Amino acid sequence: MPNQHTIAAWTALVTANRRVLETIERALKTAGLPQLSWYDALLELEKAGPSGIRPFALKERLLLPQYSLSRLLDRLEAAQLIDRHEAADDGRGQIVHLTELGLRTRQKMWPVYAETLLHCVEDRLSPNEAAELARLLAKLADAPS
Amino acid sequence: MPNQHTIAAWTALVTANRRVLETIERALKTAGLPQLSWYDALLELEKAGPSGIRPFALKERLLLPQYSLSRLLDRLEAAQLIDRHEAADDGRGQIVHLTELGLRTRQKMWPVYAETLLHCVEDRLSPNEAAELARLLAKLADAPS
DNA sequence: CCAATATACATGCAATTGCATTTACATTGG
DNA sequence: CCAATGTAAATGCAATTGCATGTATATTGG
Repeated sequence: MPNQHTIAAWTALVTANRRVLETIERALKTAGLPQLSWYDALLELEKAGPSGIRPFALKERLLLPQYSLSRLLDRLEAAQLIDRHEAADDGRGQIVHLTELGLRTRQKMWPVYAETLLHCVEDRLSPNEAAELARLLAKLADAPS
Repeated sequence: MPNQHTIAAWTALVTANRRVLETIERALKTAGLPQLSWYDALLELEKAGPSGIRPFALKERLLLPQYSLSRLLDRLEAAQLIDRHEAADDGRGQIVHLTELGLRTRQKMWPVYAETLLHCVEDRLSPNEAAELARLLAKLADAPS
């Protein structure tokens, strides 16, 4: 049976996550921008640089189920934010690249996202508290053993 | 622009939340039990006691959108875990009660849920760390201003 | 070489979610 | 009293998610 602190921590984790996420999604929608999941994908694509990235690798970075990424890429491609080509060295796979429009879209999303983080996180925690929070949460984020 | 600690905290929050949630949902599904959202609702219904609770109040406790709760209650009712009656004093509303089966279902879910929390949270944090985590997260959980 | 197995990705279908709107009753100000 | 407004809850419809499975290529053990 978990002790009371464990339960309090987990409850607070769920609540905080919902509250912040909700606020971010609402801000993005209000600004006429895509969902946060698009941002995450676009950012990873940008980090991957001009060589692009394979979906199976992207899936690891984004912690998404395979089918979920497959469909996210469908939507990003339909919106012309990414390109998909066959992988030269693996007939099963493909390589995904960010388009110019994809880059610009992420850049337009960032100020809205950032503003919400300031409001919902930075204004509420000192730098030390934020660092401590990150440290504690990292302990929970490792792959389940 | 958020500082690096803010970003680290937010990223870790999202990741930790996903990892733990995923583990809980998988454990429940493997045990042939309903989703975590059902647990939360059943628990609140249990807390409400024999007088039951109005959906609009339940929605505040569960932090769910109105339509989302309405449909969750549809499913719980179809599974005979709750009863819904018209509210005696408000013709627009209803009162929701837990059934015997609803109570037993929550009781069957708890060991599975608890075991996952032990594994994913309690084993990874000292009691002091858990308490500190809860304290920090609570600062993020207040209604957005 | 090749059968067995593993990996990469897609997809049909059912369940769930989100959004906007609707229905019904309640409350309030004139 | 009653029109206007507010609140409780449901619902049509489109989008998203989850699950199971399918298709295609790659790898590996004998």
